[in-house]
Amino acid sequence: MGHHHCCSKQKVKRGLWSPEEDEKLIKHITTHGHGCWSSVPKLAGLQRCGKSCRLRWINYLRPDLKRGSFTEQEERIIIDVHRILGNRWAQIAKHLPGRTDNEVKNFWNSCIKKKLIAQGLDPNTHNLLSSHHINNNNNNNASNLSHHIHQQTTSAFSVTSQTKNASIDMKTPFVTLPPFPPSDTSPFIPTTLHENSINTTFECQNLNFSSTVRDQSPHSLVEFGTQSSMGSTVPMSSSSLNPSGFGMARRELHVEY
DNA sequence: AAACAGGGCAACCGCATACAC
DNA sequence: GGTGTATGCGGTTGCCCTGTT
Repeated sequence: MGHHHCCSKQKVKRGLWSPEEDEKLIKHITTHGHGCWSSVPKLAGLQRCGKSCRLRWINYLRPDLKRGSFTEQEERIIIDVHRILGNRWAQIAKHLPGRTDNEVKNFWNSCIKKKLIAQGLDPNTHNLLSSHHINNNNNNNASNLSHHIHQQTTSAFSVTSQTKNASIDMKTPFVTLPPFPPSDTSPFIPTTLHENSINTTFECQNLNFSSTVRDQSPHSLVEFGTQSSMGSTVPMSSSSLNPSGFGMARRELHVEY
């Protein structure tokens, strides 16, 4: 296996971090800031590569991290944002102050995924699994839940093949969402829908979305955006669509305040 | 008590993108 | 515009802990 550019010239330690290493990194960053990550190991007196230091700081040592198990509300936010963005963990984590992309990803893979499957939902698409899958993965509650699931999967953001393309403006940032309603009431059930050839607007119970339609064949282009409470536009992401409706191609996130 | 299996999580790897020159 | 380096991100791996046999 190859090594990073930043650690190719030096012998670097790998594996778990010791408390001493943590202390060195914390001390260095709190006094000097991280600056250029590739120079951090040397300056901090660590035999790690810069990438490893960065990861350790972001995922574990940062003082603003909220540790401990995820709350139900956080779980709902993850599920709802994942339904829109797919496996874009960094984007999802931005809606959960104090949580990291790695944490969200691990939580998804270890817990949420299983819960969704047990509810008869495909964790990738958030659509109903085939009865075959449901039978295999769940014993009792799949049928009980099917009505609820149908409601949940009636997402305002599913873009069908007929929809040429859409850019979605979120008029309310997720971080300022009011508490989610009880789980039997999906926040994403569209209450109104206006559509013409140029714009499609979805207004949800908690979120307002508008989409702009542009032809980007062969794949539709979906741009997500949100508007901060200050009123400035915050484009969130854009991505070409795959058949599941999630963005596959990575695009840069531009944030303007 | 020991062996084994499974799950959770920290860390690593490789790729994409940004940025500087 | 081309090249090299740094950073960010998502997928994956592997270790450690806990529960089960």
